[in-house]
Amino acid sequence: MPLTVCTWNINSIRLREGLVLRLLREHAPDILCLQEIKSPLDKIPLAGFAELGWRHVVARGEKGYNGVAILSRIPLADAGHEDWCARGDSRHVAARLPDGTLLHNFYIPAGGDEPDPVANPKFAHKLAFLDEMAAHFAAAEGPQILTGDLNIAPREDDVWSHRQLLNVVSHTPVEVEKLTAVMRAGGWRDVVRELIPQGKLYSWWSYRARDWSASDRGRRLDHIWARGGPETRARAARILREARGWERPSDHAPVLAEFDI
DNA sequence: ATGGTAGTCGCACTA
Repeated sequence: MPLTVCTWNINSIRLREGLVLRLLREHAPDILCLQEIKSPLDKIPLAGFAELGWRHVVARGEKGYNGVAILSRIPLADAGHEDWCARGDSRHVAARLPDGTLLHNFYIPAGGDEPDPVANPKFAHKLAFLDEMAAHFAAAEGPQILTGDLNIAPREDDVWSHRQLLNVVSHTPVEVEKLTAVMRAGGWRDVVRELIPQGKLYSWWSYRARDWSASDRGRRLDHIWARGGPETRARAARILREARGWERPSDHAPVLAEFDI
């Protein structure tokens, strides 16, 4: 059966409930993975999503920061989460699909400004998080999909200027290397780049640009990966750049992949 | 080299 998976860093699910409803109405992904919902579980506005048909929810939330949610119109079982770096942050949640596929929704730490793990504890946290992911997924088995805001743009054509971002957190060689190690450990494939192998591709544009679209200084921070057999091969992928231009937008655009699982 | 914007909770922090 066709299965469309979407990932979107929403930057407050309460402030942008209307944008989530619009995405569900206009693009109807079977499963929507949200990050930075910035809400405790009991304050997520679920009623409107359920009314449209997205009745199944697996989520973790906290007040003010982080928070990940999986909204689905097909049944899901809560598959738990890992407490990465033992901080109690709401940065990961997993769900089991009816066919047995395991779906992960991640919000990897952004890592602060200074790309030095000694001077900047937030960057050290990001690197440690990636190391734990690599160790964890070394034991991965069976079909799995991994989505989320990974806060790393790994390829040269995932950023507006490879040269100018080499020392900017999100594109430094040490992060890219560790993200690549996570992929290798788990046997993950970058589903979006399998289908869109050529050209610049971004999913995030800073709020600080005067005109984000004209300057187009984007980065591809949001990803959809898959592991396992041919049943996990996607047949289409796209990034909804237009959503970055919606009213009071998130600084991230939704990323979609269509599977046939 | 700098500052630019956004969200949440408070009067600072994270992105």
